[in-house]
Amino acid sequence: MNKKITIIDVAKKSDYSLMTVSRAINNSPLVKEKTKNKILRVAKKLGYIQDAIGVSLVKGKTRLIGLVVIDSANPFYAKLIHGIENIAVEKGYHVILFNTNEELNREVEAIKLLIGLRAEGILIVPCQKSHKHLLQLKRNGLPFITISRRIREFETNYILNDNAYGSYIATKHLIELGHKEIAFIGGNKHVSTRKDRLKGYKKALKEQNINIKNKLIIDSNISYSSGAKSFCKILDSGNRITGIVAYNDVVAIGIMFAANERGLSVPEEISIVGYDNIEITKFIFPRLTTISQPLQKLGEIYCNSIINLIDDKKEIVKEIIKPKLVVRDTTANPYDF
Amino acid sequence: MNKKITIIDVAKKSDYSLMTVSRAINNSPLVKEKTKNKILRVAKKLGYIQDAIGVSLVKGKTRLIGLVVIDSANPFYAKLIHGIENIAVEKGYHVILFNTNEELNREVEAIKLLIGLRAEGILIVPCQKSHKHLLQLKRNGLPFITISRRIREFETNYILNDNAYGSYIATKHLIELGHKEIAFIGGNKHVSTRKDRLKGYKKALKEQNINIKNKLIIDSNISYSSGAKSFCKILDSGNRITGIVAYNDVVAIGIMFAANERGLSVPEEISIVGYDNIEITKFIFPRLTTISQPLQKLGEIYCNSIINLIDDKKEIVKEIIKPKLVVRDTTANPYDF
DNA sequence: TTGAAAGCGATACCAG
DNA sequence: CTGGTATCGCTTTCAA
Repeated sequence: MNKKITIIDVAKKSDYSLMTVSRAINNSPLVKEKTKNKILRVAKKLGYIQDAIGVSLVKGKTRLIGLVVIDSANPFYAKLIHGIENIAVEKGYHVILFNTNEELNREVEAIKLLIGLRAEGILIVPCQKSHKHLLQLKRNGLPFITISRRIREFETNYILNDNAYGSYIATKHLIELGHKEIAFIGGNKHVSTRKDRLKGYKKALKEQNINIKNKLIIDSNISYSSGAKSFCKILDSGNRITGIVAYNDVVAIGIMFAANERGLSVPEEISIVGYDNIEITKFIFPRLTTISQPLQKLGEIYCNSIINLIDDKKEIVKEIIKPKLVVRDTTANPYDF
Repeated sequence: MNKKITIIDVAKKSDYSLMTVSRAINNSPLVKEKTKNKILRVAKKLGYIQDAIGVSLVKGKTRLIGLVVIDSANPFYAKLIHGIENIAVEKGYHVILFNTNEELNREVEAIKLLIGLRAEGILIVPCQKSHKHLLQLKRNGLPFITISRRIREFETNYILNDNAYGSYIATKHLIELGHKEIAFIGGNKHVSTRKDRLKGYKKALKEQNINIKNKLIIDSNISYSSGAKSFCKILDSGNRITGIVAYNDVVAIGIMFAANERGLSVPEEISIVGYDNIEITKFIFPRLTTISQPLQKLGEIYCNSIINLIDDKKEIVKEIIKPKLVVRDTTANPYDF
């Protein structure tokens, strides 16, 4: 490895003090234009690259943003991450990525590491099994925003779509098509997003005087295969359903697969509504009816918001985005309509 | 923001020198057990968290790994990233993520930033439009491994699957089913992965004395919609094909969608083979026949390898993994067989 | 087994 | 406009 070129090397080579070099590199107006150019030329020739660690130490700023998600490979989060990274780079920040697999100890560990790294802000999908560590963050004044979930126990910054509303219109859509036996499948019980979506589902049923049957409400992990499994569970328990509000698109696709395996055709025999409008939903057959969130844009909003919080700690972020129904090919009138 | 707790605060509070505290925190055997415990207790009570910036500055080590990909939302890379992050955390490294969108200047910028951040190693999907910046990395002795692509212009570390072979068995599979008019769709022309896959495709055709028609070879970006578009292009140019070797699964799924839109049924009227075996391929209808790479594991191999390189710069990584054919439901005998 | 001093690379602050 | 000095938080090195 070549010896590291520091500001001192540039100073020596250019016959200026290291302070003048520092100013030149930071484009300070306090340096004569000519001097600046001379120094910059030397710096370039030597291949000088500013050391971010040195800068961070003295400035106390790292331009690091922590991104803590449960599963970066999940298409929903993957798209969000893409949007977040995009804005981060644009604004001169860097993204450090952590996966928690929905495990509390990994989440706690990630946050500890991020504090140690002096991340300036954190975007996090909390597992919601405990929130002590987040309360701690709050006390420390390290800005964070929860992604697509909401902590109820104390005030935090969050940005999410109106999950109750989204699920409500999804359910209502099925009811209007004539469905009465509608299941709600997927999601982790203790996660706010699921609670909210379940609320919307129940509200829609109640409004139409349709009984809420707990047997038709199933929780699951978020994966294609979990969706498939949960659907089979309902089927095998002998419950007769014609419509499904899936927790999200990934679960919905799993359900579609299982339905197909079991010889049930979608939407003729069973209608399915997803949630999120991930890209693949437009390209599968049949195309999935779903509730749409603007994922890439949402990611950008997240990143812009955390940067705003970093720049001005006083502002509080509480943003709720209205999702909308996208009707495609997985919903139709029930068979015996 | 509470004042930052440093090693000095712990030293004062515990009545030891900051050196002893440092040793205690790093679990040095040079500290008496009792002293260590006392100090650790104080540290915990004060909420001390080791500052990674300070450590990095003096040690010259950051435990940062740069991860530079063209599109982290692409399911192939998303899965790889997940595997990489998993190992990184396990080994005490942190992952900084950059997307390049296949743009050279973003790639160059990302590398510059990573050098500035003193990343210890880089995993990169190079856009391959130029490689000067990578040559520079090599000269600097900053270890890097190219992901799923190979630089031909100079020696680098790489890990990839045997693309030519994978594409060869994909094509051969179609030929054995009786196909003769086989297209190759997707991928960027200047990317090594595509060159290799195209080579395999051509080799299989030649072996069976099937003419290679350049009209049936189409390049494209890597996205569902690009796959769809490219397929339509072939169709609209009046070329009659019965089989398709897709550059990868994402492109293949796009093609399936377009085929469906055009009223062509898969596999009855057209057979399709993908590449990568991303998770969704098992859950769509019809399930995609594809060439399988162990994605999560591959990610873990990448991360382990870069860490090995970081620990011992002398080792060179050149690993080629044999992919295998997974026959599912998108390939069958051609219609007029 | 413990401690003091130097230094990692850069900037803030104060002088000139 | 330019330069000197202290300092960020920690470890290395040397000394006790």
